[in-house]
Amino acid sequence: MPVTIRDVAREAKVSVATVSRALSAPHQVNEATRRRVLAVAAEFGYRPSPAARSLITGKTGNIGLIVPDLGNPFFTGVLKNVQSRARQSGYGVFVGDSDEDPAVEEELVASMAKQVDGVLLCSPGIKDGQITALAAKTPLVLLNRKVRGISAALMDSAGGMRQSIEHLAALGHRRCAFLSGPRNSWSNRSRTTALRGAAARTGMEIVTLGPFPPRYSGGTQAADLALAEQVTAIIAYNDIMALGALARLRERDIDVPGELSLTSFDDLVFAAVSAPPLTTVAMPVDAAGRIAVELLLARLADPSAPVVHQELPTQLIVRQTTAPPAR
Amino acid sequence: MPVTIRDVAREAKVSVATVSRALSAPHQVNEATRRRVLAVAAEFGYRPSPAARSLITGKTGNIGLIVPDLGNPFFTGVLKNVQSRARQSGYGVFVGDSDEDPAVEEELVASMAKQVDGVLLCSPGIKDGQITALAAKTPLVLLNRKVRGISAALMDSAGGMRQSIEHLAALGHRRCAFLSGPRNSWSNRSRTTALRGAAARTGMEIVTLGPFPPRYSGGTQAADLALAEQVTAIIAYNDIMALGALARLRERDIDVPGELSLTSFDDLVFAAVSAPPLTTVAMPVDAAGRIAVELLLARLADPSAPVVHQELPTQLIVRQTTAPPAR
DNA sequence: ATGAAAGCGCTAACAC
DNA sequence: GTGTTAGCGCTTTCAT
Repeated sequence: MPVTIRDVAREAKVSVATVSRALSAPHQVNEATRRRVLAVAAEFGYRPSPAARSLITGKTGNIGLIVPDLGNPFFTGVLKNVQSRARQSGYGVFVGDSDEDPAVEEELVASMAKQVDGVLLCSPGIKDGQITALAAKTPLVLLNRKVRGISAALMDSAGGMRQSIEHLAALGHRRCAFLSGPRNSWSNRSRTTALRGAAARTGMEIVTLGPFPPRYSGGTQAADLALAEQVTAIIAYNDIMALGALARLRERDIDVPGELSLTSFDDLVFAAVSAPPLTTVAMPVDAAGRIAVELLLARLADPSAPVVHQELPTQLIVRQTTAPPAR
Repeated sequence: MPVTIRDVAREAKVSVATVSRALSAPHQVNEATRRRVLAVAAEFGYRPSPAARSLITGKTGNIGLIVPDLGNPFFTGVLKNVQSRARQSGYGVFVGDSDEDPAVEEELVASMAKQVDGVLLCSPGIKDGQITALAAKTPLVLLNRKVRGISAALMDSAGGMRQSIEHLAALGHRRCAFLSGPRNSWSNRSRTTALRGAAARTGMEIVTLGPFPPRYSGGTQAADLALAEQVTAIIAYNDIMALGALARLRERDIDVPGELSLTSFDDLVFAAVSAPPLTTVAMPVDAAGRIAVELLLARLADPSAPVVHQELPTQLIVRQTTAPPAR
C-alpha cells in the first residue's frame, strides 16, 4: 500500500492541495503548515507518484538516451556523463541500445517519447528526414549528428582526421587505408570528407575500405583487407576496430608500427594499454555528454531557445602504433 | 497535441473502452471493430499514455538497473544484456550509476521505485538490512550479491579464485598479493574467502592489500604497494585494476610475467589486447544480465514465485601475464 | 494561505 | 461485444 497524498493530508490536517503546494511550491504555503506537512511526508516516506504528476503536468522528469552500442565504451562514456548530469538536475534516464539498427533506433525513440521529456540521440543511423520527423513529436538533441534545426553536441572528427593525416604524412607515409565505419553516420562522413581534403593537401594516397561494423570483429575482418592493399598505414574508424585489427595483425605476425602504422579515434582508456598503445584521436566524450544534456534541458525550459550546434575539439594522442614506414 | 484514446474512439465510432480493449485485450472485441480501431490508431500514430495506464494498472512496463560504475565495461556488459532482454519482453530500462556510493545507491532505488515495476541491483555496496528494506518496497533482484529471501544471479567468484590460486601454485608461486576491491561487496568477500581457503590448501602465502577503488587508478596505486611486498604474483580484483597495475609496472620497468605474474577477474574484451594479454577469470556477464532480468520478470508475473540464487560458472583464461616465478 | 473540485488519459467494473 | 462510468494520484484553477 503505497502512501498517497491523501494520507499525508489527513495526518497533517490539511487539504491535498496544500500538501501538493508544500512540495512543489513551498513559498505559497505558510511556514508552519509547510513544516508540518514536510514532517509528515518524511515520516511516511511519501513520494509523489510520477505517473499521476506526469499525467497532469505533461512532464516526466526523465530523459531518454539512445546509442548504437552499449558494448562500446565510447557510448557508455557518454552515458555515464549523461546520467550524471541529468541526475544533477533531478532527471532520470532511460537507455536504449539500437544495436546499430536504424529501425530499432526509430522504434526506441517512439516508445520512449511518452515517458520522457526529451531524448538524446547518439550517432544515429537514421536519415535526416526521419530525425526531423521525430523531433517534431518530441524534444530531441543530437550527439555527433548535424541536422538543421536540431541542437547537437558535435565532436570535431574532421579536425581529428586532419591531425592524423598530417601526422602520418610527416612520418613519411604515402599510402594509407581507411577502415570506414557506419556509412550513414555523421562521424564517418566527416572523417571521410576531411580525409579526402587532407590527403589531397599532403599528396597522400587513400584507399577506403568497408564499411565495417564498428566493432572488434569489424577490425579483425578489416585488417586482412588492408594488408592486401599494400599500404603503410591504417586509419581505423574507432578504437575498438583498431584493437581488433591489432589483434589480427599480431596473429599474422605483422609488426606494428614497424611494418604498418595504425591510428584511430576515441582514445578509450584501453587504447593506452594495448600492445602497443594506440595512437588515436581523443574525443571529448565527457564534455559532449554533459553538454548534450544541457542543450536538452535548455530546450525543455524554453522550447524557443536557439538551436545550437556545439562543436568540441579533438586531439591526436601520439603513442606507439605509428612510426615512419619501413625502408 | 498528442492524440488520445478519445480521438481514436471518435474516428472509429466506438467508445473509448473498445479502443482500450482492442489494444490490450484484442480477443474481447469483434474482429471487424478491432481492425477498424487498429487502423485508426495506426493512422493517427496513437500510443497510449504510459502515465495514464500506469496510474490505473499500477504497472509501468519499465525496470530499473543500478550499477556502481558505468565506466566499467563489466557493468555496461550487464547493462547491454539487461536492456536487450528487457526490450524483448516489452520493458524499458532506467539506469542509475551510484559511483560506488552506497548513499547514492539507496537514493537511486528510492527515486526509481515509483517509475519501474522492479529493480535490478548490481554488486550493491549497501548493507543486507538496507537491501531487505528496499526489497519490501519494490520488487528487487540482485546481481552478484546474496541476501536471503531475494533472488539473485550470482557469478562464481569463489570458483574463479580457486582456479587462479591453483594456476599460480602450479606455476610455483608461493607468495601472492591480492589487490582487494570494495570491502562490502559480495564479490570481494567471496573472493577473499575462497582465496584464504585455496591458499591454505596449496600452502600459498597471501598478503591482502587495499581495499582499492575498483578502477584503473586503483590499480596503478596498488601496483607500487604490491611491489613493496616482495611477492611473485598479484591477483587483482578486476581487469580494470589489473590494467592500471600493468601500466604502472611497465612504468617501473617490471617485466610481466618475467618478474611478476598478474591475474584478475572479468575477462573484458580489452583483457585480450593488453600488453601482455591478461590471464583472468571470465565472468558470465551476458548470461547473468539476461537471467537477472528473467528472475525479475518471473517475480513480477508471480510475486510468490520461489526465491532463487542462480549461480553461474566462471573460468580462468590463461594468457600471458602468468609464468613461473623468476629464479 | 488554504480548500473544493475539476480533470489529466486511461482501464476495469458493471450494465446492457 | 460494446458502452457508461468511476476512479487511479496528483496539480491547478477558482473560491474563500
